[in-house]
Amino acid sequence: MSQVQSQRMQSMCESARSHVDELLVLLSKSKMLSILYVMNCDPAPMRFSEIKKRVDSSSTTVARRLAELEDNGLVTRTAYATVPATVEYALTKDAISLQPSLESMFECVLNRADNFVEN
Amino acid sequence: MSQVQSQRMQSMCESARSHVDELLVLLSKSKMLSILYVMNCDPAPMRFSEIKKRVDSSSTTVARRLAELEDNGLVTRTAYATVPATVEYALTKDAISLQPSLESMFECVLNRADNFVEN
DNA sequence: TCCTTTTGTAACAATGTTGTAACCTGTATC
DNA sequence: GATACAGGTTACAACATTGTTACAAAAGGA
Repeated sequence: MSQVQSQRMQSMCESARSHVDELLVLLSKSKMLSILYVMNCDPAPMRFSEIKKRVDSSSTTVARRLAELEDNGLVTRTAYATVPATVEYALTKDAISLQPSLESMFECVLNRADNFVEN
Repeated sequence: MSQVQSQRMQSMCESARSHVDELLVLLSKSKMLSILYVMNCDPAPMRFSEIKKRVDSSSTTVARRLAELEDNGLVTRTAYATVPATVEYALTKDAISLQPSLESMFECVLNRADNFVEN
């Protein structure tokens, strides 16, 4: 974190600080990083069942997380009138701006995992 | 996430995958990202009370998070025999390797906060 | 002697979160 | 008519997490 950003944080008004906190709380919810991870891996819109399968969680939790992401403008939800229903989720521009950092973070995590395997 | 990494993930053995999951669960705990954030902002070792003040949480939670970070090799704890006690926490090499991604993530978060302020 | 400080820990009640099971829509197929 | 599918929602019991309070240790100062 640069000096400039540190100052930016310190001089930030209450309102903005609370938005930062809100987003950190959002990202800290269970399976949230995993969902962003799997959606990052594949740039195409992803269906509910596919996300659920990849993050290995219950419908309830996945639905809750996706709704929260939508509420916060990080994913869009598109429903198609097929039979049976088809719903696609895609990352928004905002979420895509998080992509490099998440990618880099996941890379670190994977490297750590590699080390664990070696030992 | 590149093709290469995606394949790395898919071919990863159970053991490594569970380590990835563990670390994601660790990073998702409350105040965890905030703690890493404040420790990132200041490269010098930081005292318990300073971390507690900056992340604005209870002693119990901060102590729990720091212990978890230490257990996972992301921070070191150094106690000095002063009166009253002085304890310093510092990020390990592993945590520092996460630094660029966290920095980038926090930057995105701050930018989003800026936008909220403008609107 | 008592109070202060830092850095915690232990117990516990309150609160928050999770998964499970049941149910729903709308249409197509058996 | 029954059943299947995708994509959920609801209620609820079980479980996890949180903050609060009380406490501790060690030594110096009032």
